[in-house]
Amino acid sequence: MKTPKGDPASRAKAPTIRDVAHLARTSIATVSYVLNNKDRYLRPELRDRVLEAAKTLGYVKNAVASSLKGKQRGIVAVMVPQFGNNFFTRICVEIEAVARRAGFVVIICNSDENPGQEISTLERLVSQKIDGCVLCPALSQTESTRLLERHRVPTVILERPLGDIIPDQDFVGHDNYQSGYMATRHLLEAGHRAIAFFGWDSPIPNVNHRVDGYKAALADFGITPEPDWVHLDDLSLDAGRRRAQQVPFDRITGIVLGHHLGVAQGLLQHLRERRLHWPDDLSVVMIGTPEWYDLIEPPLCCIERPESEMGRQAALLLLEKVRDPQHRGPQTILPVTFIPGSSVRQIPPTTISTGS
Amino acid sequence: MKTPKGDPASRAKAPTIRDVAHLARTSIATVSYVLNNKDRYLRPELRDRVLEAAKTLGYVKNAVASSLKGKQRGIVAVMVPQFGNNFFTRICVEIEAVARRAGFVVIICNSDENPGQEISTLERLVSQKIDGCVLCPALSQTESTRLLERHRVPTVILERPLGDIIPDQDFVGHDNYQSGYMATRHLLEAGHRAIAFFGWDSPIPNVNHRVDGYKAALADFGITPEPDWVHLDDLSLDAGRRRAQQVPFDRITGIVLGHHLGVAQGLLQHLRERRLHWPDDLSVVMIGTPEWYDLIEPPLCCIERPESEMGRQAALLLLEKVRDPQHRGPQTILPVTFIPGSSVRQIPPTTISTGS
DNA sequence: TCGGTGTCGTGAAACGTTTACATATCGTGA
DNA sequence: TCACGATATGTAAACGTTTCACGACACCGA
Repeated sequence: MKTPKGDPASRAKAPTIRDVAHLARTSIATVSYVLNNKDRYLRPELRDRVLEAAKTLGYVKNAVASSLKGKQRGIVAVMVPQFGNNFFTRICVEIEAVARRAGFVVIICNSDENPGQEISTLERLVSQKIDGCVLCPALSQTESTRLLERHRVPTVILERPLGDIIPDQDFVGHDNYQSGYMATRHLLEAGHRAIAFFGWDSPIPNVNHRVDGYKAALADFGITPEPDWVHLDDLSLDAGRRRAQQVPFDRITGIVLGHHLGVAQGLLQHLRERRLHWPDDLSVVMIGTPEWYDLIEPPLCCIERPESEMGRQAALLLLEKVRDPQHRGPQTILPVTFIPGSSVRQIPPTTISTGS
Repeated sequence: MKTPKGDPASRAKAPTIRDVAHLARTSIATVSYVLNNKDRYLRPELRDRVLEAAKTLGYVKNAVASSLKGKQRGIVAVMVPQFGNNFFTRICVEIEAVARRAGFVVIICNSDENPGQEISTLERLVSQKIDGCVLCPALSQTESTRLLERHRVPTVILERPLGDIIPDQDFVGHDNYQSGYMATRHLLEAGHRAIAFFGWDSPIPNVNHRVDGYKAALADFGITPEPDWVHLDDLSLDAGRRRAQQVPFDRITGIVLGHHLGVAQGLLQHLRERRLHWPDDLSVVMIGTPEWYDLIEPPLCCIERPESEMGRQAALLLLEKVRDPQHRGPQTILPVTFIPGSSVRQIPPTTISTGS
């Protein structure tokens, strides 16, 4: 006898609106009206019969077919350049939560900082007819936004502004300048005068803004950074260690870690290997709050970025744009917070040597 | 003059296959054949014309319409119970990578350990006609799998097996028993005899397997754990601290941290507050490898779970099932690895006191 | 009795694809 | 000259929804 595979019942196709209509002895139009509960004259008895039929069949609406008819899709996407990075993960978690509450599911994509990958993935998303997209562009290229714009996908740019190129971008980010400034300022106020900066050598402007903040803070104290104070390199552990070896720890007393990934861990490893301790041998302020910032001993002074709030605002703005494509939000730049730790040594004013 | 908003060109709808056909002066059938490059007799000149037209229009296929016709969707989903948890994030990152290479985008959903939320989200996914789903069920309930099964969504169960209830589940997980055993064994071999276990008080079996491993290791050394050695509580920092206060540190010399979240951080905080140090005052082995395990000083001995490999295998198995729904994989249970640290004190054999 | 005005329900045309099927024009060997 | 395979393209029917447009009643006042 042997049916091809599995029992007949389990082989039946998923029930459609047609099946429901048939079981409820009515038309598919009626079923559709009931299921979308439009206000329409409808005998309660029929309504119940339809609902009943849908339930017994385990009917689930085919959103694919609905969206063909121009209905909302129920999907938004997020494109991040480093899915593994805590910072982005936290943002994604929040976006997912907000979107879920609004009835959407979230496609999360990773461009790996690779523009080509970003474009091809965005093409897939466009093809999937997503309702909207939160985009954190890899390496600040703008081809992606043009693609999204051309296909009228409501978009919110996250974290990496596209500058003047795209005029009216809806943007949610945080204040990179402030983070650089605040970190440096804290060291300066503790009495430090020779302060290095470790950062990512990348074309995205955010890093430069942090450096700008760093320099501005120094300028406030009448200090011009030496050329070998600013170290920009790959965002990797090795680069961090390599650079750490180049820092003149005899002159430098403080350091601003521009990122919590790679460079930071590299420096910390280097210090440990050379048996240098913070804050005694070197004072440290880090931009970013990885899980471990207050687990290591002594805990690090950090600049906390408002990841959750960024995710929340980006999601809310996107949902607003999905509802009304004409909607324009303000360019949101959220402030950062200083998290005190024990990684900065207080230098008594008297001991400050001016020059040699 | 003022057009309603935006210039007319930018208001045009996204180009469809019909537009391409028109521009190429041919039928939509031909365009479809070209774009899917089916083998069909086709004059190269026409083919080029179609491709050309598609390009000039910036045509992107509407996957929604395709999938209505029974084509593959190009979307798979992952449902995790704790999106914020590193462990799951790492798995997701890998699933995303594998799926992307195969041409899929990934919807990531978070059930927050809430079965109701899980079901309702899965219903959305079913409605979206996803091609497949990697599911890590909240609290081991099986209603979810039945839903997916009923709608014939190829599914791979991740990390939390559903036991005998679902007979032929395709499963990818890691060896929880081994992790408990290995951690405990390491302490025992270092000479410890009074070893506590901190774990999550939850209905999912994985935790119990770890406890089983813990007990089995103790039994190997002829030890029966005291009732107050095993602490199961919420997976929260507070619970960790609360429980830590109850541990008789005068008798206990080693502790197995069953999770890297919450309990672990709670305990470490507690130790720090009481100025207790590992490994001198207490030896610690932790199951899980958060970013910080080797950044804190001294670094912790850990049991590493194969997160990436789990993600990879789950994704590959799922893709296989998407290709061939009849496909059945083996129940994969991946081994864990011990990562040596400096958080376990070696107790000289002579100092072992038997009884008081 | 007639038209009007609510009520309640259905038919059928989209949406953008895929693909079975039909059609048309060749060249070629019988 | 005819039949036939090979080559090349078009027609139209789905897929599962939504929703417009159209009945068909029932009740009402005139």
